[in-house]
Amino acid sequence: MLDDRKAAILSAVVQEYIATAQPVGSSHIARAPGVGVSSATVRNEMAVLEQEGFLVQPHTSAGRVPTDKGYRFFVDHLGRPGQADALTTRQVGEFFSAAHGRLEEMLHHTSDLLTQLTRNAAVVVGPKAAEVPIRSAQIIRLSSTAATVVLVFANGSVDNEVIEIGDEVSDAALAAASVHLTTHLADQVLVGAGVPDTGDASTDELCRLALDVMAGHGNDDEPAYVGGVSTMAEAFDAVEVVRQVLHTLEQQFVVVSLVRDIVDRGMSVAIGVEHGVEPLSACSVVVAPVVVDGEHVGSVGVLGPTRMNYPQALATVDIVSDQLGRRLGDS
Amino acid sequence: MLDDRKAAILSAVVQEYIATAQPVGSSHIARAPGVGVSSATVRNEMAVLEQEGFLVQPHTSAGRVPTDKGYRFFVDHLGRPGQADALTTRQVGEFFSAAHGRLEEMLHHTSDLLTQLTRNAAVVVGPKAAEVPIRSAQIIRLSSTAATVVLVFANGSVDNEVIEIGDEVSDAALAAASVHLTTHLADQVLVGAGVPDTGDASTDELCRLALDVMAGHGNDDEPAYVGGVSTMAEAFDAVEVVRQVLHTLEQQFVVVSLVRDIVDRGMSVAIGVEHGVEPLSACSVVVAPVVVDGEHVGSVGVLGPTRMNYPQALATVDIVSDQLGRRLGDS
DNA sequence: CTTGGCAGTCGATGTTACCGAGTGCTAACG
DNA sequence: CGTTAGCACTCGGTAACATCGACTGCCAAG
Repeated sequence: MLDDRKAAILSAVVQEYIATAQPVGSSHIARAPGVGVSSATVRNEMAVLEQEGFLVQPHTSAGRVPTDKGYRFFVDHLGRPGQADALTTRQVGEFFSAAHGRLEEMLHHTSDLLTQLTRNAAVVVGPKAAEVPIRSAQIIRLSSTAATVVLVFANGSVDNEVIEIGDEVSDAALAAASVHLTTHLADQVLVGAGVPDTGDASTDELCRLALDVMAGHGNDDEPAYVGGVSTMAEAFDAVEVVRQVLHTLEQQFVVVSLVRDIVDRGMSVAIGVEHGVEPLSACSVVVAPVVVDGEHVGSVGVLGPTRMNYPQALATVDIVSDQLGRRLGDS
Repeated sequence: MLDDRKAAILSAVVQEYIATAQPVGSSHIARAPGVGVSSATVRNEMAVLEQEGFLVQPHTSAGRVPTDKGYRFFVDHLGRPGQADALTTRQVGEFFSAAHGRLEEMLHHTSDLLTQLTRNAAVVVGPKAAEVPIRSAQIIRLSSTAATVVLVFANGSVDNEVIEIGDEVSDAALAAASVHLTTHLADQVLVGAGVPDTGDASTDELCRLALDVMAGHGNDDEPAYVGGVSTMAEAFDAVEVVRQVLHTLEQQFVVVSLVRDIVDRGMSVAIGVEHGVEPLSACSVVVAPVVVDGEHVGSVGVLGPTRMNYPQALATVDIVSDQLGRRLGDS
């Protein structure tokens, strides 16, 4: 699609622009290693690259800036993902060997780690509760007319939901329902789960209610952590863009479905408008699935300006998702 | 401290500045109702108010802007909290009569409500788990060497923590420990709680471990929700300030201890530097405790630029905390 | 095909002039 | 004696204008 020289020039433009955030001119590129030609030649090539949509000039007599298409070519053909550098590898290793405690906390801290390593916003999406095997189900009385259903999942996460109960429901019925639910749900996943009738109306009613409410609520609910937004905001200078991006990122579900969508499409990078969320069109997203035993149990990603350091982001996201998968696997 | 006319002028300056965000000049004030004097007189008075530290001029030949001290006088003596307007009252009422489900979700939505009503960032701090009576304690096996301790509290919140167990621990011991813990912890609070020995070494060991880990982790952990940060950010125009504020607000614990500190000091408004968090010195915080049966179980607050609408914020925070308290009380 | 050279473009930066909102001061006024 | 009209003065903000420099596109020579 592009001959070697054009590719080298595009690569140099992308890297220079990522580093400086300034439109880059032909003479800078001519000086770059790997491009052994004069600035005039570079100018000619850049004119072609512009015509083909890889570069744009913000205005006549300014340097060139990569377009989304330019970044796309760069990540597909030029910026080999490579290994994360030694420091990153070490930091990630240390982090996960020290990680402990609740799943939610670990995911939360993972997002902080990603932010710190990439200076971008980070997203960590955990396993959908509804798809993890259940270890225990209890119905606990809160007051005469309210109780809470508590599900414990095999990965250590816990979900609960409050239900209303008639005030004639006895403690014995609650206990019976808890036992019955735990017995029949153990090692099942929530989706499509059901329990047989016991014959006792009160108990069966409780079980039905508990299942209904958990199914309804846990349905598209996956634990997600978005962090480092302010860190990333520093990369933008247009105030209006910052506001738009911030506002969008505050709506967690937008980010979560954005990440899921990209992972589902089998992509690892979505650049600018590619992800289809209009207010984030100045942003790119780099994601990686978290895999345990061949199962896709979550995703990690970073979100930053389109002029982000893709090779580094890809490498970092990869190593973090890999290590997170291992960590989740051996617990 | 200030005669009536000075107070009226200060009040007018504060209100005008809150409305326009522009330095306000003597002629605007002279035109304001309640100040029946000429601009020259207003100028003389404003010069005095400036000397006494209630106003400043950004530069010679500009209008005046209130200082923190000016705002303080305003909220203490001039801006009577008043009632929330009818629309707000209605919205809050509707919100809480529709509210249902888990405590965490309700608190989260409450922070969204506050943001929407005040156009500022909102903070909602829930009850410290460690101080709510326990309804149930269970130890559930996750794998051969890991289990999770799940505490259910009377207000419907749930907390859990993962523990390591020796792989010789039997299911029976887990069940025994669960029963023992629930029996002895029911209606107790976590702080300083203990359970008697059973005589069975394995069970006692589990109970001790569970109590230790929950006490250690739940200690200064209170559920908090910070929302509407991007909405508030629109009130600032200095980019640098926005970044600083955003970065600070991302560290939840800073906000939580800030709010707690203000509530503990018995204050309801902290203006600018009063709250002592230097990066937020361009911000004021308006808080109200949430009280159930005379017990202080949480706090709500809004955080915005020092030139925020204090009367409205106070009224809104008051009505929301009141309604939230009622809602928490009757469940 | 490449390259040095050159005219031309246009944003960024700096200068100057001007306008107007706002002040402090003073003198007149009731 | 407090209040007010009037006035000279200040100074930030805006517009008009010149300058600078980093680029480009193009052309002619290598």
